[in-house]
Amino acid sequence: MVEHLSIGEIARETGRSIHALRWYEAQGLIPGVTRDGGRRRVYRQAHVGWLRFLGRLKRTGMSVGDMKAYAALAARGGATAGEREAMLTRHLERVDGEIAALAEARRLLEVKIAFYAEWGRSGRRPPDPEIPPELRS
Amino acid sequence: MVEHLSIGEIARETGRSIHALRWYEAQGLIPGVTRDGGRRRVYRQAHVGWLRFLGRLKRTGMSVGDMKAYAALAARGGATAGEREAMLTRHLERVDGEIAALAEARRLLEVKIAFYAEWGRSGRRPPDPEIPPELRS
DNA sequence: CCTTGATCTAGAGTGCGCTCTACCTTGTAG
DNA sequence: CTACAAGGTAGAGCGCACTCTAGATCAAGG
Repeated sequence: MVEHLSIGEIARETGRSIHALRWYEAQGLIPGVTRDGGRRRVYRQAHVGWLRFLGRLKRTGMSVGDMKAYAALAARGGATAGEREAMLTRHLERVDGEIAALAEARRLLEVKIAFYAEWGRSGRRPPDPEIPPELRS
Repeated sequence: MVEHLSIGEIARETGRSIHALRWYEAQGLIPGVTRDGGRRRVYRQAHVGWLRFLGRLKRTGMSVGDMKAYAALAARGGATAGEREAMLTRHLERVDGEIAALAEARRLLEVKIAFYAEWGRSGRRPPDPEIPPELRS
């Protein structure tokens, strides 16, 4: 197990570009990156897990600013565990709201698709309150 | 029922800014907007429904480019109904993928929250493969 | 030495989806 | 006639999250 990784290695392992990793670090998202004799970045194996976690936060729509706040708390150690839990809990609620909104929009999309299906089936345009008359042939 | 609306009125009814409406139109998202004697935009009541529909497409992550393509099909009339149905069906599949990805990320978020809850309950940090050692106090 | 490949820093550029500014025209009321 | 609100156009600017460029440096191999 290679404990120390170069930026190129961790880029490959986490699917990020080298540029993105440097940018993340500049934004304060990656605490604990050290340097070798030649001022090159040295990552630890644990950073792979951290970056995957950041990826999850990102996929759930967390902003870079919020991730930075979370990283700053994490860098301050165990004393901030409660705050981090609260942050994630608030974020989870936002995610639940997003999922609900997406599900609702999805439902309405299905209604529209059903409208087109009925049109194709019957050969006659069913009533639809959404398409302006000038968009109908 | 007021059939004709000014840009200010439709902005109020649809929750868009006047600027955004003009920009949408410039992007080709709002076919069928006419002008009055003074070159002012005239919207029809049906445009309210159309804008709400665009809002749903947007909330599900559809790009302006795809909305433009959809609007162009709609403007060509009933002959394109099949293509529109296909577009929406493909988009619905993308939305399902998004919802699934969000649900999965949400699940992992819950695992992390449970980790913090256990930490708080036991007073001892449970094992966690994601936080780099230098982020632990 | 010299070259090669990886990395470094600072900063410019990109794509998306608006948002805002500047300045001009139009319709209505006093 | 004047004032004023609403609307018009063209185009610059913005926030986000990267992405890329330019030019310097460094370690290892021939």
